[in-house]
Amino acid sequence: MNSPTELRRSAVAADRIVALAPRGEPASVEIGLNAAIVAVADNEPVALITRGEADVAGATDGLPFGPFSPLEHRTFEMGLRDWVRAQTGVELGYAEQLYTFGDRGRSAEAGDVGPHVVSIGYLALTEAKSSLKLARGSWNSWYHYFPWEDWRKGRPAILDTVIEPRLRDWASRPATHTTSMRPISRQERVRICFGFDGASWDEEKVLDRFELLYEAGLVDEAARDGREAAKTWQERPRLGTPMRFDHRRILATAIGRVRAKIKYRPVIFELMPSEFTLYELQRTVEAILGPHLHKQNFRRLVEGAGLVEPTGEVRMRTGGRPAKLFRFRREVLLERPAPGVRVKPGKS
Amino acid sequence: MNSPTELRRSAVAADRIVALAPRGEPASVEIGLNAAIVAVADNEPVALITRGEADVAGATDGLPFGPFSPLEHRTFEMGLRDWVRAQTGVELGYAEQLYTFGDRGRSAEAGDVGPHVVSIGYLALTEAKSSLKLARGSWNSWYHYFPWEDWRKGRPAILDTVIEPRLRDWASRPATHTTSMRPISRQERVRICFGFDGASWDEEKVLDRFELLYEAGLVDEAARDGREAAKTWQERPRLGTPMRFDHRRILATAIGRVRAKIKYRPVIFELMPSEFTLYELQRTVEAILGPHLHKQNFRRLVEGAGLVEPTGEVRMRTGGRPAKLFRFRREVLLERPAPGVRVKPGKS
DNA sequence: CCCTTATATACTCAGATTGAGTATATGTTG
DNA sequence: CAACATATACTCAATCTGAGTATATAAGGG
Repeated sequence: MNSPTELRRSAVAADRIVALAPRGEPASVEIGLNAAIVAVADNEPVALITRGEADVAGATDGLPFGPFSPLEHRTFEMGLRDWVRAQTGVELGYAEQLYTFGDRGRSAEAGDVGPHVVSIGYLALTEAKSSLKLARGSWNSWYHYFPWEDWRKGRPAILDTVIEPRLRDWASRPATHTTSMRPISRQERVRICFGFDGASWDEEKVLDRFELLYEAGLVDEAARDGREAAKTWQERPRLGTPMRFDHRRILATAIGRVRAKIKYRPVIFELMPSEFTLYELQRTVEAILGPHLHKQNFRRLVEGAGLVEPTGEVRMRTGGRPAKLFRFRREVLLERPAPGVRVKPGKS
Repeated sequence: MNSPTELRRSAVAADRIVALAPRGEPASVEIGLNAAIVAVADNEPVALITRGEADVAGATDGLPFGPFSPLEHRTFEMGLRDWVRAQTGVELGYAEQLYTFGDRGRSAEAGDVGPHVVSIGYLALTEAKSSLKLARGSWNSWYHYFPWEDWRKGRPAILDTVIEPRLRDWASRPATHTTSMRPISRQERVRICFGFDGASWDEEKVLDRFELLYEAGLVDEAARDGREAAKTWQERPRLGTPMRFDHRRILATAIGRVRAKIKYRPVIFELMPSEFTLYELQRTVEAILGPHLHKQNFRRLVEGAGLVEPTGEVRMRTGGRPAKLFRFRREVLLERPAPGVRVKPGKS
């Protein structure tokens, strides 16, 4: 889950750093909290997106964010909940910290002026209430920003038509600054991340894939940040909708985390209404993970793990036999160490 | 992996926060980087500990840490590597971000004066070279700080003699500030975290256990921070060696992360020399996880997963038949999506 | 040198889990 | 009421897993 940041030796002498520590002159730093608020609406995974003024590259979309003030809030999470409520009217349920981003040069305008902003990314899950009126912002499909992650209708065409040729081109060029030692070649990274040459597609590697596209200069954010690789392309296709600052990176982290987490923690139920049919549950899992699951085995798994219990009611008008309604069995948390929807891709 | 922080409604009006955002007056904040540097020496899991002046509660031990200055370093990780090298002489290999801690009232002296420090915790893994001379600091067993986590000789006695009765006492008392809604009772939290009443022990819940002991006022840090619960105890046993600031919390996070990670990523090899016998590998895994593993099945697992390959050499003088030497097969990363030592506790 | 001991390594086997399919139940719709 | 669509139950073989037994090969003491 760690960001594959590049390693570059700093030119600063080690002594200098010791001299600064631990109470040296602190540079001006601001803490920003960023929330990737995820829901599933009509089998579409969505994130809460705010629209602001366009950045230098024309990106208008962003994640809800606000400053963290230690004077106002005792913890990050309390701060986050407060201003998400204030900004969007959404009351957060489940929230967990994702990653703290602080790279210079990312997310900032070219000049890199003003205080340095450190972004603490949070993932929040909430039930999609279509009735919810958002003060500001809208629910957008996350595949809008990551079209290559949408495998619900099979392998996305954009992988073969655009991404693979470009990445192979990039991988064949020598790395610019040959960092101390890169244990794995560009070729191999591309193969592993995107599942080329028969390698398997790992739906959790969302961040790795985005970082690779960024490094290769193939996403708008890379051009905005003035990355060298971006300048090598004569014309560049638009790979998904760009976002302001490094918000697309945070959203990528969030998607990867959700995809991993539902397999070993029952967080999927944060996205569901209190009562649901097993097929609705399956569709929600599929919206998150992508590929289709084997329906009968999914039932066996979910019921066998004791994750749900029938309410006794049924849902009519499903287009066929009525479906029993279920609810989440909270007691499962007290029984099993790590219950989750341990699914693997399968057939219909 | 998210910190079970308490939720408390802030008295601050939401409007106020909006007024502050996004370019309000930033409070003075410093970023501190903390490294939990882990190794295994002689089958003992150790962390690199620095010894400084005692804090108000008398704690002297801490993790290596230093400030992050965005002017000096482009990324957190680069900063971390630089000053770890400068402070301790250790060259970090594998490093990943753990969690960012920012609670007010934790880690600080009672007065809570001075700039607010946000700690970004990192986990680093390194091979234990006993020859390594440390500039400052020493390798200490991590069970020194978490004796209840040491299950290598069976269930630690301290759980039954000290922890269980105290926690049951605490759990039977009503929660002080009945926060909005706590979905799970103290009783149940204690049961789940510590595996009382037949619940299973989950070796990954290191942080949850420490947080619970902190909340119950049973660790020195809680008394130091002036937690209410700590005042209810007439005399308090010392549960593990305390650390300065919130470093024990960060170390707990690190231990939990390592224990989880070796199961799905081949990070165990970061802790091994380049050549090793399968039993040495097993002992290292056991040092991290605790319980004994079934030797024959461990071999089957590790070899079957293609994690290692024989070097052709053998190690003599093992006390019996010579053991083949193996090395890590790096290519496994290119073959399988998530290779790790997928072990579960077993017999001998 | 040979027997004992200790460890390493190979092989076996039953039970649980998993992937995938077939069969049956019970609605809706024309 | 037939055709259809979805829900749910059941089957089966392949694989994985936990746990054990058997064999190989060194060191060490007489």
